[in-house]
Amino acid sequence: MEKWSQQTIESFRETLLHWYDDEGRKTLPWRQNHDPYRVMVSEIMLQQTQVATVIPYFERFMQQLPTVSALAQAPEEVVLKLWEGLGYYSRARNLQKAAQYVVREYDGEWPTTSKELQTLPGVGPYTAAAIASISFGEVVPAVDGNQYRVFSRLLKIDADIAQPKSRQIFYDAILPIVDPKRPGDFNQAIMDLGASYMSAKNADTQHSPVKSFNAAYRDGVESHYPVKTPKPKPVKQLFVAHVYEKNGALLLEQRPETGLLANFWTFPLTPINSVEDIQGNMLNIKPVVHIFTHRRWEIWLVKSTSITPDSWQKYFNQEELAALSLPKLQYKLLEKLNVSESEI
DNA sequence: CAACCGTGGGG
DNA sequence: TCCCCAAGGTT
Repeated sequence: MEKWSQQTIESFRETLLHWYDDEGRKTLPWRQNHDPYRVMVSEIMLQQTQVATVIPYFERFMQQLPTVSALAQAPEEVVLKLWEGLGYYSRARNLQKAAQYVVREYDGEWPTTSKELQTLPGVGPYTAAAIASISFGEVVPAVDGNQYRVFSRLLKIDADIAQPKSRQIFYDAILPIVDPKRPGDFNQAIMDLGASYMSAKNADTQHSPVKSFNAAYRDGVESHYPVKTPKPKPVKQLFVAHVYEKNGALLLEQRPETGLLANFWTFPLTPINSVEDIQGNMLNIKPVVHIFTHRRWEIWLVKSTSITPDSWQKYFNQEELAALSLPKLQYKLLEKLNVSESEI
């Protein structure tokens, strides 16, 4: 691992922030001001989610729920409808809990340190550091995927970024480099660098503003960084989705309050061992395939005769269905159902 | 700590 | 088609 002198550190800060002032992404909607509420909403949305995906969600969200107290008071269905399609839905539920916590425990007066911010639900070490540095000027690195990638290359850090214990190694290496006068801008500049000249794919190191600080590039081993052990492939699972229709209404089932797609409504899903189990009753020639981070679901639609709903099941007419927040998976199933019915 | 938790995009 | 990636957190 490279060790920078104080002079190199100061030179790096100057180069980085000069580039950021010149070419940073100033027009991102969450950069209009440093309101901690705006910053928190954007940071939570941006967890494991691309900037281009987040922008329209962020704008809609801030328009509907412009303040922390508005979010705290909103019905959860409203929050989930605004989050619909973004995924990792515990983020939305935790975000609202965090807003309620700020309003109740801090009387709407935000905690200003990363240590305090980390006590908010859904706010971990990265998000707390991002809010604290951007909104309150705390000198901490916001160690995310960008900082892993950028500094593993600049400093030739060999720690495996897939391992939790590596976070501390990066934190310790980056902390002395963070600009004490502009910590928020420093963190955001690394993000912009990580999204452009030092991105995961199509990196353009030759033209990077910090090329001269890049030890991995200097040594011709840039492709080696960051070191990351691959994740296992998603496990394949087969299901039948039962379509019960009564007077134009469809039967949905609410999923358990923990686990995948917790509390969301879907067609009743039954695991099967093979397609043979449904004896050619499926509505389509191909299943709906839906891939989660660790699961690959292949779902066969089967038309069934209507039943009396259990306590966790309910018939929804067209209007009621539209008002619900549904996971993408359920929309795929509904779409496939429409296609099969139009073929009849 | 390892496993879990969504979805979309690009090579 | 398949694989990896994307401003991580919780249990």
